[in-house]
Amino acid sequence: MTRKQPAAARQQRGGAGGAAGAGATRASLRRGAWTPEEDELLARAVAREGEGQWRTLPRRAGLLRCGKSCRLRWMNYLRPDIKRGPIAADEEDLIVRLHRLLGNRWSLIAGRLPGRTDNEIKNYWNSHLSKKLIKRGIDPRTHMPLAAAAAASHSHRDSAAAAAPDKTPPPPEQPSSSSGAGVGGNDGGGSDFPAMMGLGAEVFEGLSDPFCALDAAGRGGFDIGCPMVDDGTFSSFLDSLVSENQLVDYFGDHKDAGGGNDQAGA
DNA sequence: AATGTTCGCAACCGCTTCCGG
DNA sequence: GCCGGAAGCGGTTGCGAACAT
Repeated sequence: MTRKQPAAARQQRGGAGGAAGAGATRASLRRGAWTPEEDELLARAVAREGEGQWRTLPRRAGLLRCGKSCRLRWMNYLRPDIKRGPIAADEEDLIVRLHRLLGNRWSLIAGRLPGRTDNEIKNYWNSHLSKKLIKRGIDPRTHMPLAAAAAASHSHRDSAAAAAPDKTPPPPEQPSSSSGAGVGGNDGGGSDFPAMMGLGAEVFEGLSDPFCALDAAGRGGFDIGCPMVDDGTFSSFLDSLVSENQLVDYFGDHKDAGGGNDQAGA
C-alpha cells in the first residue's frame, strides 16, 4: 500500500481531451482522479442528503462530475465504513470460498466482507489470488486443478472442433461474457457459473437446489422453474459454507506460513 | 544512475436490471 | 405490457510506484 500515492495526487486520467464527443455538458464534466476538495464536497452532500439520487447529486453538491462517478467514488473510497489496509488471511480465505461458489459476483462477495468493496476484492482477486491459485495448480476460474481444467477445455475443444474444424471456439469455462452479464441473464446460467463446474455436489448439501439458492442472492433466477430463496436463507447458507473447512485444498499451507497474508509482500 | 518492466489500484465504460410512469 | 431513466455490476484501462536489469 505504500506504493499508492494519495488519490488526489494522481494525474487526471482521461485527460481533458478525453471527454471528447457528446455534448457540451458531458465535455464540461471532470474526469480522472478526485481531489480532496471534491471528496469533501461529495462527502458533505451525501451526509446531508443521503445516498441515492446519484444523477442529480453532483449538481447539488457543486461537483462537475457525473453521478456515476460520484457513486463509485463514494462506494469505493469515501464511505465511512470502508475498511482500509491489507486483506487479512481469513478474509482471503473467505474470498476464495465465495468465489468458488459465486464466480465473479464481486458485489455479492463483497457483501460478505464488511468494509470491503467489490472493486477492492475484484482487484485483489485479479492481482493476487488468481495468481496464487495458479501457482498452486488451481484454475482460478473453475477452481479445478489446472491439469483437469485444461483437459476439460481440451475435450470441449475437440468436440467442438469436430463440429467446426475451422474455428476455435472460446473456452467454455470462461465465465464473463462482459459486464453484469448472465447473472440474471437467464440465458447464461451454465457458462456463467464457472464455480459450479468444479464444485462438488457436497457443497450444496442441505439445499434442494443450489442454482436457485445462489441466484436468489444475485438478481434474477435461473429459468428452471424453481422457487426463490430469500436473502436470509441464502445468507445462512453462505455462512454455513464459509465456516466449513474446505480451503485446505487451496491454502492448506499458507496459513502456517506465518501471518498468512502474503499480500503485504506481494 | 538510468532505463525498462511489473504491479497495484482508482476510475471509466458498457451492459444489465430495476422501477416508476 | 411497454418505455425510458436511474442504479448497479463486472470488465477493462491507464497511471504512478516499486522493482529489476
